[in-house]
Amino acid sequence: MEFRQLNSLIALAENGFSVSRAAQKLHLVQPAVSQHLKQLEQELGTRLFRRNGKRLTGLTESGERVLHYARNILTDTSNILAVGQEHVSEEKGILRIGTTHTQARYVLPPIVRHFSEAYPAVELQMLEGTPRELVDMAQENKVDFAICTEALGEHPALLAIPCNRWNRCLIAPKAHPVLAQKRVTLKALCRHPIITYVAGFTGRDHLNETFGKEDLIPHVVLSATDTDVIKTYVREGMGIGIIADLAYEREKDIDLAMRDLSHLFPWEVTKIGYRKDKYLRAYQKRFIEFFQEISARMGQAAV
Amino acid sequence: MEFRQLNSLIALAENGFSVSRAAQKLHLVQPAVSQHLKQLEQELGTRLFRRNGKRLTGLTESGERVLHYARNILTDTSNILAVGQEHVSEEKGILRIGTTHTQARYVLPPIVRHFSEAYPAVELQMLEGTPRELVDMAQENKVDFAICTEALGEHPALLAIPCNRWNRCLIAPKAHPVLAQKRVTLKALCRHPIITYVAGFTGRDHLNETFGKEDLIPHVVLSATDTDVIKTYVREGMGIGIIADLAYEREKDIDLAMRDLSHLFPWEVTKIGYRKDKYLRAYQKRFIEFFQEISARMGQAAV
DNA sequence: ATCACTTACGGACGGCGTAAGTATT
DNA sequence: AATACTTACGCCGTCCGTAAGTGAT
Repeated sequence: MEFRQLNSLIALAENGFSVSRAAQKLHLVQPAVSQHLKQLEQELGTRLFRRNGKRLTGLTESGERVLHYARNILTDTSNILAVGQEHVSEEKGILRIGTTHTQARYVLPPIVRHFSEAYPAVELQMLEGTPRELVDMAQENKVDFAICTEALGEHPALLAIPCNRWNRCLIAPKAHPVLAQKRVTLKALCRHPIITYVAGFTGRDHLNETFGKEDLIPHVVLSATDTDVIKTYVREGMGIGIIADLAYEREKDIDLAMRDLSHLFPWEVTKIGYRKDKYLRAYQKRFIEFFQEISARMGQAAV
Repeated sequence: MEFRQLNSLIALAENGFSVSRAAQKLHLVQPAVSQHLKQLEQELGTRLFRRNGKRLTGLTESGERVLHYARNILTDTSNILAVGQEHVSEEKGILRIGTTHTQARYVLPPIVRHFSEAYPAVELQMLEGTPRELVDMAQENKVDFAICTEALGEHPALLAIPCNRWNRCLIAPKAHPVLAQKRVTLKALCRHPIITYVAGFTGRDHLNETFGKEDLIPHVVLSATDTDVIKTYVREGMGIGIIADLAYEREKDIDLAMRDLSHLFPWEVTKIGYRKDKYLRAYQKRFIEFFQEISARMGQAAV
């Protein structure tokens, strides 16, 4: 058994079982990858792939198991390489962060700024995705950290470090009727068209549940993955916005009125997720600490 | 990075950092192994080894880390191979058990007999060692299971499945004065020369603690790793024996009187230990079940 | 007919073994 | 002097790329 065979297996699984595409990703020609897969099957004496004629369409149960261990092996090899990198220079390397728009736009900027000042030789790579995608990326070691509120902590191979607590707030054009009451209620929210996040993002599912428990049906006229879009349409007068409190910018959003909604909805926790068996380089550990410290300070400032 | 490089690293660490001996174990010539180690260091750009001139004497901190991940990788490769073996034939393979003399001699025989009948095509390999050694063997994947009472459950990389509960009993030649009282006390035991297990074996350490708590000092005239030796010297009249109850054989030991001591000492638990990340083949899972079922039945029979 | 994978073949790289060299005990 | 590791060298295996072949859509 050789690393290249396992790499080909993994690349295959991550590219819809197209041998050609896997080969492309691996910077190899397609027959080479075919050979790896064949060798692996021969050596194990087992069918690993579901086949449709010559095309590979998926994995057998054995194949799934092997893939699992292959991923472990891949993780450990990159752990070994990371040990090497760490010794070459503790303060040099790459940090790959996968996160959602809201985190990238409103939470991470001060953290990233501090981190970059502390570790100027670390190259930061930010990737955006849905929480579900981010979890997969962490699991497949495509990113070092997945930072989001949803979907983390479900995956048994990932560790989820809680870092940041937030809730929702209401935004509306000034003088909007919903602002008449000091303390907004769920019922009051339902009387107006609502603009908020799409399902699977930024606590939308908990938001639905909260209304559901009271047998209320919010009238969501528009949903977006992205707070900026929500704000834009709130400004257009299309409806009232329910957004993460950390996405309200006191200075820039002076044209929008804000009301806290933390008495209505459950608190959400943003977590940093990474593989349990991951070797953390010194600057990676520091990044997590930065995140916790800075977001704790920002939380206080908000209160 | 290649598997052979990691294998050489592991072999080196397991052979007192002698490159020649590692090469021998790997069925390679010594320069080949030297080259692997050199390549690994070069590729990682780090000193992995402590050196004394040309001789290697140990690992640096980086080296230790790398060794750790290399072992993980090795385990996962054997997991992958096991998946293959499983599909070739579910009922064929090897089962490597590391255990202590007492378990091998008094507990395992009926379990092994049943297992062999159920899986005649599985080759059983039994290795003996001290609990400490057995734990290392499980950790290094030299055995599939370590079966013992001590030292298991301490190691973070091992899973310890409790299988069997036992306590001690007293054995003595018939008509020995210690037998006068029906219910033996710790004090009474101290009035006679005692023969029991050596430290680190078969609950000897808990036995010491129990006496210690009462500020009693047992007069141990002879200690052995092995119940048969203890019985032999008890028969010789050298003293009274304190042995595991499961090692008393009602039929064969009719010349020895037996008294239960479970009111004096804590219960001990025999466990099966294996690496947490180990892939268990079907017959390996069955072996654990056999162990639990059969020893539960034997426990009842004893009561 | 096109696309995707398999089979066939040759060149180049590299691993391992042999043998000679150097440091350690 | 003997042991243990390093360096040097050559053969052989094999890995990958090119190119032709085969089966699906």
